[in-house]
Amino acid sequence: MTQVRPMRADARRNYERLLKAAAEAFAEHGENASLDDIAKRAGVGSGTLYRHFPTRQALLEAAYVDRIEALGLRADEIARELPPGEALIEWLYEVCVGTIEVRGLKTLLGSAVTDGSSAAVTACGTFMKDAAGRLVGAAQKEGTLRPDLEPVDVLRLAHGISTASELADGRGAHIRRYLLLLTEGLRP
Amino acid sequence: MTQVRPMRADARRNYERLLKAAAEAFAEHGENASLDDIAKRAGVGSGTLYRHFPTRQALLEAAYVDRIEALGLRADEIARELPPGEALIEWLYEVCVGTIEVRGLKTLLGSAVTDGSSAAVTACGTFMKDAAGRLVGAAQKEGTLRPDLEPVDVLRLAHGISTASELADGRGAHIRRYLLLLTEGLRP
DNA sequence: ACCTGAACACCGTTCAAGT
DNA sequence: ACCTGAACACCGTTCAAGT
Repeated sequence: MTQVRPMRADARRNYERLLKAAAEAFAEHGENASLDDIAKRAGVGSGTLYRHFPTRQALLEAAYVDRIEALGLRADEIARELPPGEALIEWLYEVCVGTIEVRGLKTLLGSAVTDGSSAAVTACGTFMKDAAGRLVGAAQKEGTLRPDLEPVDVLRLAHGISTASELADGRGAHIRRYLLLLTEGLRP
Repeated sequence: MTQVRPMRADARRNYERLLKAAAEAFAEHGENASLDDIAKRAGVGSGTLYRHFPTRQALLEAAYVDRIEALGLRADEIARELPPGEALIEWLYEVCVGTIEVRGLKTLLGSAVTDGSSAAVTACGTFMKDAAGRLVGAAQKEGTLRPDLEPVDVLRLAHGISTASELADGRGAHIRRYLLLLTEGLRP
């Protein structure tokens, strides 16, 4: 994850400026914010952006890797506060809220749990699958979760719930409702 | 739905050429196919495309309105073949398959069930909600579906299942599995 | 009434020249 | 080693001129 060789001082400075500018731009204009605009905000040439982040995905991941890590930590925090089954649901709720609130985070998480996703997002994909795996394992041990569920399935379904909730107003109440429907099933 | 005043012969010809070219281009390059390319394929000026279809959404809807209608008809066909609860699931499966196979159809159906969607897609939104409503109503009457479910909820959840399945390989087996998890719930 | 296509604005990407 | 920004290609959208 960390650099093999330390960056030159000006390179490191530009890298950080780009990250800050990218986070701002993504927040303002969504995940399709103009890369040229991001370079301008950061006060660097467009070529410099490409040097540091060869693809938009790479920039997206770098801009949100800390949010991913925060979500991973939340999994264990929640696990200490609630019984396994409830903990998983609560964590999925927070994942959904996060991916809806922070534009771009959803795309990143989506490609992270995509079958055959690129190596660039494998790192945060593994991180999320591990976090989900701990909650899934505990709930299955407790007997409140289907034993045939893989962590990646749960993450994909949460992504789907986010999408469905966004079609409604995307607010917490709808996320809770659709998550409940998923956990309890559509039968009466 | 139909034109108030008949189009001039050349206008009608261009309209149909544009629709054919759009369907081809969307099939080849996805929902973001170049509008300029579509105009070129159709052998018309780009201004003509904008005259007939002021927005990309409008073109998308026009190109796939027949597919939407086919899905609506399938709802009633399936209702004659299967008991209500199974019919709904089978129909949702076909909706998911269709939205994954035909790129652009998913976007269209998504915006059709979006809260506060534009008037342009209200027509096919109403059509789909009516079709879903008939299956939902029958299943609720039968007692195999939660009584608090609205047709639009079911359509949004199906959209979410499509998204989740696409993150896997997007093939039928995954759609069936994720639909089953939704209907039966995540509990053992 | 409708069509054409040039013109404009904007964006992504590359790369020669510079430090 | 890294940065700059001009240059190129491409796309969406508008609109004056044409039929």
